[in-house]
Amino acid sequence: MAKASDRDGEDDADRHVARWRDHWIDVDFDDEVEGAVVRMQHLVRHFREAKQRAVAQVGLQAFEYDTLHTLMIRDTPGHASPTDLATDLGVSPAGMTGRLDTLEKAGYVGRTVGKTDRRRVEVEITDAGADIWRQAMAIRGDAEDQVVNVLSKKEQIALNQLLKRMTLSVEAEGEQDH
Amino acid sequence: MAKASDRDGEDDADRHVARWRDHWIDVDFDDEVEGAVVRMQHLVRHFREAKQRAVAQVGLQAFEYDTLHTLMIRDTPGHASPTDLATDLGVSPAGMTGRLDTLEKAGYVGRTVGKTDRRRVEVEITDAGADIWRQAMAIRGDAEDQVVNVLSKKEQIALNQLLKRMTLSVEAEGEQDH
DNA sequence: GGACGTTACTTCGCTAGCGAACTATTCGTC
DNA sequence: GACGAATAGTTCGCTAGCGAAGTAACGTCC
Repeated sequence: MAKASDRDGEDDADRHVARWRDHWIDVDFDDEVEGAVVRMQHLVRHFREAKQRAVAQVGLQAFEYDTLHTLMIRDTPGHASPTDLATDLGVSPAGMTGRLDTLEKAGYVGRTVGKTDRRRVEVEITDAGADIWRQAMAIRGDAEDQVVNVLSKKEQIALNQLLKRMTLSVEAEGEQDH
Repeated sequence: MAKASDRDGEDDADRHVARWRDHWIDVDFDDEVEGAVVRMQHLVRHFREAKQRAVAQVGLQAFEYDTLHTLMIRDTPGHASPTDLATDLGVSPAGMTGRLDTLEKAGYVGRTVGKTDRRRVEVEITDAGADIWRQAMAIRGDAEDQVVNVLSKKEQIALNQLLKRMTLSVEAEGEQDH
């Protein structure tokens, strides 16, 4: 039943780390590293599930919302090429075609061939698409606020500084091999 | 006030937040909350991709490794019921059946019906399964170390304290509605 | 100015996973 | 002890996504 509440101070990650350490005394194992990774995974999973429930309220699936969202927050809001969206979203070109098929059929985006270069496709959001995205936006993010606001503003800033050091190292690393 | 973007350059999250803020001045929007969420998402995605590459070296897919791993680090290492594994891994019962089919066919786990309750199925790891899991373990986690060890031990502890406050709130919340 | 490589997207075959219906076993109640 | 409810797992139909091959348009170099 009440797992976290009766033994207060322990979260799933603590238990995870404890179990793991028991069986792997011989291997290089770092409690803090593993704890941080597991906790971030749990939090992200929570956010993903919360968002899924939220956008479902307006009749969108997670991947539809993600696509519309990525389409809207870019430098040219509401306009993009499939390739750009695919790289931003981290899906394959083939997957992007599928997503756009769904969104186009639902009437949330339109596809037009580029005039100068006819290989290119211009994805453009429709009024209906912008509308439902706005609706989803309005109810989305509450779960995130609720969790992150457990921390004070000061702590949030500290957290972001720590996280950012790591993301910067990841991004720098990713650029080496290209 | 020291925003995350002030000192050491911008990361993707900063750019993400900046773009979003531009188009959503009218909606309740919190830079620090959004930044933290996006950064954790990026890091988790990086870990997932890194692990995928790592376990592929021993010929495992991510979901196979995850399943073996969850099977091994539990209180009764190497033994579990499909339902337990499914809840731990966050997959549906049907999905679990599929995973176990794959692992069983590969010879990494065995399935036996419970003696006292014949509805139950006892999943047990095989020698081959334990073996390949150990191999995967050995090369796994390097990417995580590499990223998290950008921070000092002290910072890692601070990070974990912050993350833990959030995971505890998530876990407490999740138990209310059950 | 035509052959050849490149670019941008789509189609195809396949896989993992979900939700819902189904099967088999056990528990509870009278 | 028998019948209905509950539980554990599997089967089935379907969807999103991947990788590889395919198609169409553009660029280039001789």
